[in-house]
Amino acid sequence: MSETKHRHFIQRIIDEDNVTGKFDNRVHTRFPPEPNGHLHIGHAKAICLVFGIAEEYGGGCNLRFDDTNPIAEEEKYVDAIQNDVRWLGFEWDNLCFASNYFQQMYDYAVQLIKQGNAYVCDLTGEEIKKSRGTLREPGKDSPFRNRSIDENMDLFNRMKNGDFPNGSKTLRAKIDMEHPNLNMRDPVIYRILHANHHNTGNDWCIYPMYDWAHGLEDSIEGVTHSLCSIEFEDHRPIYDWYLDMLDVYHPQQIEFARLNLSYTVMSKRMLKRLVEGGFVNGWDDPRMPTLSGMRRRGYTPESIRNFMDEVGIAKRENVMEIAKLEAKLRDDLNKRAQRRMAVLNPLKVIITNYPEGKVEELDAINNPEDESAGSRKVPFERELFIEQDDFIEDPPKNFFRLGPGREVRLRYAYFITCNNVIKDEQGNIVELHCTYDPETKGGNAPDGRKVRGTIHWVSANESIDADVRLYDRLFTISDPSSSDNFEDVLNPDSLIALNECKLERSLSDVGLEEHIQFERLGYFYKDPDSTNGMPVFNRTVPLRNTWAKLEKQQQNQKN
RNA sequence: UGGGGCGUCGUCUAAUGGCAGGACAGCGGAUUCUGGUUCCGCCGGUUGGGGUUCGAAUCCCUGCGCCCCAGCCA
Repeated sequence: MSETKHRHFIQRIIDEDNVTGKFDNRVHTRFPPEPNGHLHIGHAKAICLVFGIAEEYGGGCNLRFDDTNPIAEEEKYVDAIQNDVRWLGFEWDNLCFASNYFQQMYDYAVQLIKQGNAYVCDLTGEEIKKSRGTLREPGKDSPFRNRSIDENMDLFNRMKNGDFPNGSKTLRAKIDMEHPNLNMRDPVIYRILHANHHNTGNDWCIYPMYDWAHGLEDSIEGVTHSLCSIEFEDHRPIYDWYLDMLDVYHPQQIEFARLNLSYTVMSKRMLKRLVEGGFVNGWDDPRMPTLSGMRRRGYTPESIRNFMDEVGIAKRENVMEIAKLEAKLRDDLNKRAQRRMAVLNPLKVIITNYPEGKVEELDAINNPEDESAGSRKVPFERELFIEQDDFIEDPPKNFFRLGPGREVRLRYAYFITCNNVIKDEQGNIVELHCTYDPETKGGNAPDGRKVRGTIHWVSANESIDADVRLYDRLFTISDPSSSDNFEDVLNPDSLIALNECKLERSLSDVGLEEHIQFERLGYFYKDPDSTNGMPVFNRTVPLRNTWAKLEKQQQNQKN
């Protein structure tokens, strides 16, 4: 179909490098998360990109933990991140830790000092900030800028040995305090942090800053193309400066735009607030855009990867509509999910002309998209449950389902006609009395008559109970980060927990890894909160619902 | 404001001097024992102004708008 597949700007750069032989036709990328939080759908874009590039060019990709800040980082995130990357479907060539290069990084810093390109500065954080200048004013040189190499060597050595308290000294690059790029105004290379590191313990009390560490990590690992997000664009000069000064192998940093998704947040800060404020139930809450949350909700890695194939790689800001992700999800689930019947909000139906005590086993197709999935038996009897939404006493125009005197098809079963509506004292509908047409067994009328509606159902006595959790977007506005008050734009209906839902019997032994379509409702996925007695299902995503859309339109017209 | 980056349908994204195309969304229709799926059709865009050119989204000039940077975070 599609002739020449479009190549994005990063592929073009690499193609060009492979023509000129810039990296000896080698391609090696890396995914460099800091182990200080969970991976989210935004990371997935980067993961798919860097692992995808490596695969496409027959190169390699490292998973590298950028663990240069012991205060923020924890071992548990190291494990969680590996788990998430694997779940997405990628395997790294090397598992690396920035902290494994601490000695090399230190040695390089010594080299820089000896070259006269770095100095130990006694300014406090506040003083550094002041002397850095502003966007329009140049900075001022630190009074410690011209210490001798010997003095710097001695001081730096003592910094490493733990002679000084936190924050009392830094090692800084001697570049240019008047540089228009603030990152070049004598950036800090090392800071003193007497802290326990998840990997190196108490071996070090000085830790490298990102700008110093990252390029060295790339260089040490022989990375060719170091892909990162756009906000690091003004860090590229410092990335290049360090590697040039050290005269070491020099990878190329290339920046691309990160992924944003409508109706959700991606910043670690906001995600953390959601968790710590108790607005969601943990990092793997199925409403969270974290990979662990999406996994629990029932997203498939394939659907996420397919989505990433279409988001595009470019430099401009972008906000992908969540609808596109969901389209990819449905697309994947439609093909793989077996169909079952489940009634979320049950309404009792008595088939008055059906013999008491009789149970028939009817054939139901497991997946119309996959013949090999076969079929199953569903029990039919005199007492059934249907969805409350599938009956309206005074049906509006275009409503095809059940109403007084109306005939509909019970899927895979019989045509039934509603004769009687039973209400309680408050006037709530509690039961429907219907009659069935025995000639329509299986769902077809021999006389050729048609019904507009087909509804799902479960047997009252042969069904099992379950809790079902319905999820919706977490926020009411497309760009929640634009709001000052986080809580104002939280969707109060992002989770609707239903109890005593009625499931088809065959759902009693569904596995934790199985994606199921509840017919006419959506795709569902069993939650680990399930117990032996009470299964819990998460709604991954609802089916497209043109009736709901119509209904909304009709309501809007009334108003 | 100094520096860096970015502007193409509602949203993403192609076209890199030669018919502005695709996906999602929206709208309409066909098929259907899921108001699902599938299929068909429609709608809709080059940030403004000037210039170069037979021809400009693309090149030049000049506006305008948006994003990022003043952590001893990454």
